[in-house]
Amino acid sequence: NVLCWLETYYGSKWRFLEHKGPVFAPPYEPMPDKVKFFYDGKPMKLSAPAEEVATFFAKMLEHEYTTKDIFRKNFFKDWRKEMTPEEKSKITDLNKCDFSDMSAFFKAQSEARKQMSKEEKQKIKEENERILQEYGFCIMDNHKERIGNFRIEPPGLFRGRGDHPKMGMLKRRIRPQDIIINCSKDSKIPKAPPGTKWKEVRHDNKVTWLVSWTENIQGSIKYIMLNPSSRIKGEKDWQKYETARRLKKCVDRIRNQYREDWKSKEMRIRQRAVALYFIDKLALRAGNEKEEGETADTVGCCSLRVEHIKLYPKMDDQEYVVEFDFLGKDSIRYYNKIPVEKRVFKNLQLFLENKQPEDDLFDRLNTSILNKHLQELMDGLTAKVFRTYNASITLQQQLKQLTTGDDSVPAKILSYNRANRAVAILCNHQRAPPKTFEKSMQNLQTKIDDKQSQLSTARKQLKAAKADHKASHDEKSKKIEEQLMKLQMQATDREENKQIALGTSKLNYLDPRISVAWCKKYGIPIEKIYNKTQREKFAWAIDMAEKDYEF
DNA sequence: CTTTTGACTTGCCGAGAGTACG
DNA sequence: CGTACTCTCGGCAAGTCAAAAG
Repeated sequence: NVLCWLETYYGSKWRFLEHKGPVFAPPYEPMPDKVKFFYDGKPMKLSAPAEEVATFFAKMLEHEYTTKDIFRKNFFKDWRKEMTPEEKSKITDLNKCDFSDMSAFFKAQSEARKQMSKEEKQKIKEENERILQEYGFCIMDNHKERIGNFRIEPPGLFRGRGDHPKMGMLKRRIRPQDIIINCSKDSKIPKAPPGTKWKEVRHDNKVTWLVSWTENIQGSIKYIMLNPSSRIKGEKDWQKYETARRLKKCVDRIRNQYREDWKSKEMRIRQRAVALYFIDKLALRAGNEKEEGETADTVGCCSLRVEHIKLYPKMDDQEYVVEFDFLGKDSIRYYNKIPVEKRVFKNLQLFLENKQPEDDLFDRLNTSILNKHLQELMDGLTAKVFRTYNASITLQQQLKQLTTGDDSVPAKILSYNRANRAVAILCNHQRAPPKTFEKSMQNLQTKIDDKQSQLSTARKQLKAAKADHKASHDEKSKKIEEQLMKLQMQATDREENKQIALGTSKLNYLDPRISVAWCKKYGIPIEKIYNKTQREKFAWAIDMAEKDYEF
């Protein structure tokens, strides 16, 4: 409609926005006097600010990273900033600090929480529900919408992922004077807590956030935004998949183009073309440059270094094999050996010439150059669209290949999960094997064994009673067979999923309409594929996709 | 042009809610 | 009815990418 078009055209995201502002972290509660901190073996009463920071460390004492040098160094430096001059002069060595009493106190506290009576737990639940009702919703353009994260992050010690140079630094407490509120001029402006003021109240309908503040570790801005079920997020999500579908229409042209570019006279074009080939074929991320020393050393495609690939002209029975080994987003290792076209291989050899291991593989390329090129190839095309496109097309193709019409429902679910798994592997979505994995596999096996003996018992009974109650016993063993089958499917699924995380691709890369269509086509209840939150997020797709939808 | 900032998506993990089980 | 396991959901870090600033 015209209004919608106008909004898009002028970049406004809403006309009316009203909300109650954020919920702050609860204030610090000082330790009871009986809980001691010891320095150099002697008890020492800390000032409230120093004590608070000490409790952050105490709460993490069990974790391995409190033993790491960088963590301890960063923590100690920031902790000292919170100390009084006296404390500062006395506490000079972290190794002489004993937090164990504090740690034990917190452990007991959390134990006590678990042991609370049903009534007490209910009371807490009700209070949370009340806060949710009050602060968890906003009005955006005539609709009541759920807010994603309406609570401000509490203070604590920063723990980045991987080898983060800033691990252990103090993440400071956010106060009202740090907060920027964004809402309509004509809405009820949220009130700052008594005696405080917001940093700023603005009325910017070119953005979707309701609240923002600047975080002190990286100096980046944090936002409070709407829940994925909201109109504004849903439309954006839908747009994303439509862009990926447009790529589907011209991907052949683009592939031919970059294959041509492998032969270009210009180095920058050949580098661009090889990088794009990796992004397309291997679903690598773009790989922005990162400031050294500010974050963990991770890379994506454009930021790959010489040390991250190895070339093998021959490997076993394959030619022109490239071995990738690097840390990607969240310091997750990407390891892959793939045979490539001879031209790609020759190009890579050329890119490596006269370089040190720590030099950039693509020295004439960055994400900005790449995305500008992509934009010229297709409106709205960027590196990440390839991930979305390849993920979704893989799911669709795998579902077609793996689903058998007359399979049972559990068998079809297994097929679905396998298709999903193919995507997760492509996108390198890994997880640490669950701590209880072996145990849980064992439990499942026990259930299978039980079921199997149940089945043989039932079959014996059937034989014995063949003459009279044939029908009912036959039905009984059939039911047990089904249950057994279901358990076996579950076991296979779980085993195959040991180190693979399906959630990320399901939530971010797979056009939900593919899954909805598949469910409709094979009569699978959508609940088997999407849980409640996911159904809320994908409501738009559940509404619109028919059984013949094609990505 | 390069660098920085801002807004938004993507990603893994752990706490605790929910559920099955003895 | 408590315990043990599973699953969901939120937390928040870490990416992408465009636009503004220098």
